[in-house]
Amino acid sequence: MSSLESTPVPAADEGAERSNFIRDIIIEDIRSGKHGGRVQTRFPPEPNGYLHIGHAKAICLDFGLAAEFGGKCNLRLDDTNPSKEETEYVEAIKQDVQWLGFQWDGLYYASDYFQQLYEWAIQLIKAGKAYVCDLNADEIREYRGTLTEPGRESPYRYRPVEENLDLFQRMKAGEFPDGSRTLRAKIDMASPNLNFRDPVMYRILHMEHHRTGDEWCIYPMYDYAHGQSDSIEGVTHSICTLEFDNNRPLYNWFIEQLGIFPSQQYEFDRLSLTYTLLSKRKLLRLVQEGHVSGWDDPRMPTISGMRRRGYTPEAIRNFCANIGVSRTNGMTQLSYLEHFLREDLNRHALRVNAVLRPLRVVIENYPDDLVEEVEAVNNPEDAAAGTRSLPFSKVLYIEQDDFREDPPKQFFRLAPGREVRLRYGYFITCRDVIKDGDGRVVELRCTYDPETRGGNAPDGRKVKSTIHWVSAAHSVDAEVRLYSNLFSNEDPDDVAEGRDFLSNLNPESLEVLSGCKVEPGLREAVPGTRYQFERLGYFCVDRDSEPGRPVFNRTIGLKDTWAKIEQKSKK
RNA sequence: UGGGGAGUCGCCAAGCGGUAAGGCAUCGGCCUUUGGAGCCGACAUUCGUAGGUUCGAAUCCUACCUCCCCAGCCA
Repeated sequence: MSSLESTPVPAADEGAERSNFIRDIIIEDIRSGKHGGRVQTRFPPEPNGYLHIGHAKAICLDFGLAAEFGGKCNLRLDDTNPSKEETEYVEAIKQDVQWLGFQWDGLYYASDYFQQLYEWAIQLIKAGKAYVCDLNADEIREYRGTLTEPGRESPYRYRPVEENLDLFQRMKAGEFPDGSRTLRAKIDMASPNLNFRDPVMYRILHMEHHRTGDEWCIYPMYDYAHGQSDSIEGVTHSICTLEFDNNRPLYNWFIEQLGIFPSQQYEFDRLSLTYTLLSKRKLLRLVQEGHVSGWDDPRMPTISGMRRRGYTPEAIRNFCANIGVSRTNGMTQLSYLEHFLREDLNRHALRVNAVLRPLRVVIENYPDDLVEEVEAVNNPEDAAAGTRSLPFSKVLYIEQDDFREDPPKQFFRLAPGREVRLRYGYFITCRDVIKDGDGRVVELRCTYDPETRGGNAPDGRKVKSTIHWVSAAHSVDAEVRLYSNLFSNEDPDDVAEGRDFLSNLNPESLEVLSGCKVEPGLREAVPGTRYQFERLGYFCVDRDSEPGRPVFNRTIGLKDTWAKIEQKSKK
């Protein structure tokens, strides 16, 4: 399983699609012959940051619905604000969408439409529907009124058309400084919907744009650009998140005034996940202030971070297909995402042996120089994955956690005098415990039963536990990075008065282990490959690996019944 | 407070006038050469609250309560 592959999205007819209200609307529109039965959507990210799991939900919806109904879905970068947008983000967005398994029909930019948008603005000015306003930002806010009081009309609201035309052209020509004027739609300063109180259509920004360079110094606002961009492309179902509900009337207003193709907007609830922050602004802060190593830090909820962590596109897609699409503001539990991760990894990840915290075991009655090969199953969930052989010898490493000198009730693993099975190896019995000067257990002296090769006793006796191991002489040293939630609070934004989300950062979200011992086949592990370390969890080879010295990221642990029992007994 | 959205099990979510799907989590049991996986079982007399209409209401009506969004020249 390489992380570089882009797995294909299953065909739409594979099983019953889970329905949702937007899908129902589309089915009804097709039935009634709206737009000739044509379905077109679009995924319109602003290239001002990396895509995250919340975007994945939108991507699955936008591309998924188009695919299911034989329609098109464009990727459109909503680049109307040069102060925040960069090419780096554009490239990352494209890569992430494809990695998730989707391919856009058209690749467009809102900036492709700047000229058309400009001409339409002139049309609206001529129709008396837009005017150049000289109020500054503070004044515009004052004139807008409040939630309960109507606004006041700008003193420039009734400028003659000719003067508006002249001023707007000069705005475009660069005659005025940033912030000195705006072009506004002339709608209704008393509207209960604040978006209708003469919204700004264009602002002056003398700034280099990542695609248009210095061609423009006036840039359209979201409300003026988005609906028309949809319309130009022929988008039939423009799907966005709930907070744009208030913008829909304005979206429709521009389209109606211009008399262009009537794209329609539908809103769904944005994803919220426990222990996770999904605000690009805040994620940017984590990156810029160095709380994480970058946008693809494996603790980040970004697509690139999850990819590096070891998530699969299938797991993310399955999650998105199952969380549902509604209009309720909920909080999905992280454990639900993790369920789909484990489900996919369990089916596909190859099993290997790795010891994170090694404890030396010497098998006293095993020949000094003998090395046997034992056969191990690569994936019990998939017979086609085959088997491999593992070297077995006198000196091994086992997990420190798999031995207790004074075993508590229900602890079935190794303890003095107790016999356990080494997976695919032999039964061993602990005969002696060797400690260092500080009383720490540093080595176990054991004996093995030669009759139990492969893991079964001919006399039929049973052991309560099977543990994993690695042959000391053949093992490879590795670094393993253990991750846990980036935030210790279920809601990272739930903070004490005067504090911000950074105060909820989990100081133990990253633990780096070195001197881990992995089986020999992992010596040249390929970055991006995902494995299950038996009895421990799923791990993904990090790009920091070097030949002979692999680095693994723990994607997620296996469900741990013993840990649960231990937790309970502590309470 | 004006406007807009939303309230069904701990979480997500079906349901759209005929008597509460499913998944996650949780708890039991079986099975097991991963305390993994798998399998079996338990888990809302009740749908924000209070009234009303109806033979019958989560679904219709009324009022109230709670939460989210909007006062960027961000998207």
